[in-house]
Amino acid sequence: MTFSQIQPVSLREQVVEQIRTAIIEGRLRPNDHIVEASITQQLGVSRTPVREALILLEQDGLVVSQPHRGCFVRTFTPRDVADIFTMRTTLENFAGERIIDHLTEADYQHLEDLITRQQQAIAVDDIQVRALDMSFHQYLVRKSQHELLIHNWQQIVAQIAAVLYLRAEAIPDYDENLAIHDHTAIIEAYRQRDLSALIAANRRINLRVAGECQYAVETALKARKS
Amino acid sequence: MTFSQIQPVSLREQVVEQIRTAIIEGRLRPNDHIVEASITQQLGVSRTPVREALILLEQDGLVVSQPHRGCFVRTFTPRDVADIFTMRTTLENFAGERIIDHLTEADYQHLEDLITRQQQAIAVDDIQVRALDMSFHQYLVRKSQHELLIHNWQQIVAQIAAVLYLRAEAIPDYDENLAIHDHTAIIEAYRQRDLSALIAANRRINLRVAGECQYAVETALKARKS
DNA sequence: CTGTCTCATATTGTATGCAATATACAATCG
DNA sequence: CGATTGTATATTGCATACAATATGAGACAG
Repeated sequence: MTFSQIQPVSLREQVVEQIRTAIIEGRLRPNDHIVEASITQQLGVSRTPVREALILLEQDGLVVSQPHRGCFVRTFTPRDVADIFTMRTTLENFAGERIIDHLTEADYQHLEDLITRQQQAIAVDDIQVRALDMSFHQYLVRKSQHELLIHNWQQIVAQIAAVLYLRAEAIPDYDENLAIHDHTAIIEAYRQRDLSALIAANRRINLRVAGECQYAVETALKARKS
Repeated sequence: MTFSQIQPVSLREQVVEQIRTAIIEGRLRPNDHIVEASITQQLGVSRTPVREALILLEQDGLVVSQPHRGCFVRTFTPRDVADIFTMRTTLENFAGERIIDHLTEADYQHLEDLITRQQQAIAVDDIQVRALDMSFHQYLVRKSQHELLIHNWQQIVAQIAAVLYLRAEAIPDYDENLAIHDHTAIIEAYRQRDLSALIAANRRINLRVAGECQYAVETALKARKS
C-alpha cells in the first residue's frame, strides 16, 4: 500500500471541528451565543451542516441548546468539573486494567519519547504542550482497543480541553512540569505492572487537576458576573 | 401552581424515540437499511428532523451511517457485546462506589419493590419485565447524581436493549428468574455496604449476560448469512 | 460467456424558503 | 405609575428543492 485511504470529509464534520477548536482555544467563550446564521456566514456553508454540527457538539457536551433560543457555549460549574474528572479517572483506570499486563518495551519507549518531547515543548513555551499531554493519555486509552471506552474518553477529553483553557487564564504561571512528573509516575506504575499504584496515581493526579480547574471555572464565573 | 410545566417535544426527539424503540423491539433488524425518505413517509415529517434523529442515533451506537449510502441498523459482533458489558460493569461499579455508603432504607425498599414487581411480571409473562429490570439498575445509577455517568450509562443501556431482543430470539426459553437472583445479590451487597462483594456480583452477572448475548449475536449472524 | 464501460436510478448531502417560537419593547388599562 | 397585553424582530424548527454520489443493469468488446 503506497497510498492511504481517502475519506470524504463532510461539511458537517468540518464545521464541528471549527467550532470545537474555537471553543477549546477560547475564541468562543462560555455562554457565548452561537447563532446559526452567523456561523453560516463566517464559514460559507448553509445552515443545514451547521445545525447538524451543533447537534453533535451538544452530544459532546461542548454546547447547550435551548429550544427556539439557540446554542450557547457550555459553562462548567465546579460540580461539572468534578464529575468530568472522576469519570476520566474511572475510564483511565479501566483502560489501565485492560492494558497493564500487555504493554511492551516499545510502548514504554513511545510513551517516554512523548514525555521528552513534552518537556522540550515546555522549555520553548510551545503551544504543542497540551497536545502532547493529551497524546500520552490517548496512546494508553487506544491501547485498550475498546471502542466504547475510546469514544467516551474522547468526549470527556474535549470537555477537559475546554476547561484547561480557563485554567491557563486563571493560573497564568501554571507549572507545566507537574504534568511531566505525573506522566513519569504513570509510566512507572505501568512498568511495575502495579495496578493499585496506577489507580492511586490517576486518582491523585486527577484530583489535583480537577481542583485547579474548579478554581478556574469559579474565577471565570465571577469575572462574567462583574 | 395549578398547572405543570409544558415542555415542547420536537419532531426530532419523537423520531429518535420511534426509531429507537423500533430497533429495541426488533421491528428494525440489524443491518436493515434505514432510508430517510421511507421514514419521512411513514412518520409524516420532512427529512430534516429524520436526518437529525439519525445523527443522534448514530452517536448512541444504534445505527451506523455510510457516506452517501445511508444509515443501517447496527450489527453487533461478539467483540462489541463484550465491550458493551465490560463498560457497563465499569460504570455500574463506579456508581456503586459513589452511592454504597449513602443509600437509605427507603432506597432499599424501593429497589426491593421493583424486584417484587419484576417477579410478578415474569409470572404473567408480561412484556414489562425488561423495563422493570432496567429500572432497577437505572435507579442505582441515577442515585449517583453524576450527569456524565448517567448519560454514558443510558447510551450503553440502549445498545444492550437492542441485543437483548436478539437474546430473546436465540434463547426463547430463557429463565428470567436469573435476573431476580442477580438483583437480590446486588441489593444484599449494598445493604452490607460491601463494595468488593458488589463489584464481584456485577462482574459475575455481566459476564454471564454478555455470554448469552454473544451467543445470540452469533446466532443472528449465522441466520443472516444463510 | 466474461469483463468493462456507460448510464439510469436511488439515496444522501447541502442549500434555501417558510412557519413557529421566544424575547424585548411599546401601548393600553387600571 | 405599575401591570398586563399587543406587536415587532430575531432566531430556530421544519419543509422542500437541488446537487453530488453510489449502485446496479444493460450494452458492447474481446
